[in-house]
Amino acid sequence: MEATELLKKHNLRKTATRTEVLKEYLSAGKALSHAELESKLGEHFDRVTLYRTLNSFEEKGLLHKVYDETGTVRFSLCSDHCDVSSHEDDHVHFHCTKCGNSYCLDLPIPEMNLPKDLMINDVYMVANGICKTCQRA
Amino acid sequence: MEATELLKKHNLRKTATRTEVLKEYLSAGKALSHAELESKLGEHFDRVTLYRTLNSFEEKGLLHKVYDETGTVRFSLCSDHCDVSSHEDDHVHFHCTKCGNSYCLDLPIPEMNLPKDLMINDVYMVANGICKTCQRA
DNA sequence: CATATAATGAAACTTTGTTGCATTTACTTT
DNA sequence: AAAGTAAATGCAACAAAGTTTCATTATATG
Repeated sequence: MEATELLKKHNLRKTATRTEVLKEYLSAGKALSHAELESKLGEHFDRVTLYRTLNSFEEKGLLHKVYDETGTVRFSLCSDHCDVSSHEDDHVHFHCTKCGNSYCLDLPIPEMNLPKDLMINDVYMVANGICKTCQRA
Repeated sequence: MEATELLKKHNLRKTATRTEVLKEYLSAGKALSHAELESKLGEHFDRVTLYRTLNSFEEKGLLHKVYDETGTVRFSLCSDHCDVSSHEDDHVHFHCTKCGNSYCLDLPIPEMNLPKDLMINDVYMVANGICKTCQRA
């Protein structure tokens, strides 16, 4: 789906920043952090606006958080059926400890028997290792 | 095991900061972040020393990282058999999205078929939800 | 096209984490 | 037990990451 269409679908006003940011995610094929976005988009966009853009994208179900042991929070495109009321980003993530990149894997999170006294909303899972590219290098 | 004993076992010099920090972890029963430690220990210990303490504890296999969607990195006590050469912290974690606390669960990480072209070192898993205490409140 | 509402940009600030260096402390060896 | 060495500490300065406030500008809707 295209940027403009995606924004409308999620009830977000179309602005220059949002369109550009969304395009980055649509073409990236991996999770992007605030810092990465900032360096990709150069000086054209305000730091603070970028933070706010990411937050509203997450809130509205366009992006979901991808995090790892470094404490860096990245974001990645959600699947079509995510929206404000339900994020269903129930797939495994991969984090390369060499290049630091993170990707969504097309792999569902396995079932488990979690303690009954905990109210579970969602489960997050990352496999840490070395990606294809870094294995060659 | 006691603080002094644990330090010796992991080839760490016994210092006031390390002993105190270890005691906190031994009694906490949950993961603690740098900020939490700082407020628990008051002004007695240097911020930087605390960072360095946590890092060396992790490196030596005394603590392992516990992280969540907020980007806060916490640490939690490792089991007995962890050391410099092998961390085997292969259990599921729980993160309460209300109070922000994180705990280790006594639950192994389920097996999966990960893509063969990725070199996997370890898998991290967090269940997000509301803890027992916060459910009552 | 006027208007209400939302998004932006800029400045200031807070929090979090790191680096370099001089001083102090812990452990080893004698 | 004293000396020597290697490691840990404390401090200052810095760097990075994230937040808040508020005035200005832009978007979408009637």
